[in-house]
Order: sequence, then structure tokens, then C-alpha cells
Amino acid sequence: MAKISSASEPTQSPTKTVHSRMTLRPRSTVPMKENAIAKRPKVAAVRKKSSKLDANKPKKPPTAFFYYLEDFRKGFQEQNPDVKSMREVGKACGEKWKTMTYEEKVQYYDIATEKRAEFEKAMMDYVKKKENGEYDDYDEDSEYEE
DNA sequence: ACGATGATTGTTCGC
DNA sequence: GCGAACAATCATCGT
Repeated sequence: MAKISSASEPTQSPTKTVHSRMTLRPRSTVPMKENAIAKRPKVAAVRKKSSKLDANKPKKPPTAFFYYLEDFRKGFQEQNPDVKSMREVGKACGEKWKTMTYEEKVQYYDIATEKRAEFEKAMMDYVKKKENGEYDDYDEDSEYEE
């Protein structure tokens, strides 16, 4: 089945304006990373540390993978009530995610794309405020004079 | 008891 | 263009 379901055809979006670049093209890029597996322990450390960093910056919307994870987790917990941490689910989900076909992933990609639109607006507002003057949440007590 | 961590991929920003 | 950082979640470990 080389044809894709007409339910959601990202390759064909006549009614919608095509953005500069859509990340919906896995087949275009050929992932050939094998031994270049670098660990990212910072992701966890950053969690709490940068939570405060994005005081004015809009938080990034969950990616398609996260949406799939949300759905996948529910089914996974039901089938595997013994499983406790979500870390294991993430691994299982990640593995399956790679096995998922484009049509299946596209569903979640569509959600993420829509979410990004909202994020884009938030970013515009963020930039706008930034141009006005970068401000941290100054408390009234923290009065500053020049 | 609370805090930090770890793991998943995707997206976005910064330089 | 590449790299670094960060998005949600929660069980578990460490102090």
C-alpha cells in the first residue's frame, strides 16, 4: 500500500498554506545514527533548573510523541498494571513509535502542529514583550531606580 | 518527607 | 546548519 489514507494527507494540503518547513517528512531524512548514541542526563537535571528560567518564555507544547505517550500510557498501564514507572512506558512507547507508520504518526503530528500554532502566538507575544523590555517578575518590593 | 533524577522523542531557539 | 535545552509524567532513589 504505497498510497496513504486520505484521512490526513500532510503531503497534500491545498487548503492550508504550507509553512516554511514541516517536520512531517521522515522519509526525506534518512536517520543513520547508530553508535552516535550520546546520553542526555542533563534533560533530567534541567527539569527543575530551567523551570524557573522560562519566566516569560512560553513553554514548549508537547510533541506528537508526548501525545502518543499519553494515549499509549493508558493502554499500557491497563495491559501492564504491574508496570510502575512511566520510564518503562516511555521506552516501550519510543520503540513502538519508531515502528509506527507515517499514517499512524501523522495523527499525532497533526495535533502537535495545531498546538504549535498556539505556541506560535504565545511566542509572538513573548517577543513583543521582550522588545518592550525584558522583565523578570519583579516584585513590588524590588523597586529599581536609575 | 522532600528533592532530584531518569527516560522517551520531537520541536524550537540561539548563535 | 548544528547544538543545546526543554516539553509531561511518575516511580524510585538519596539525603
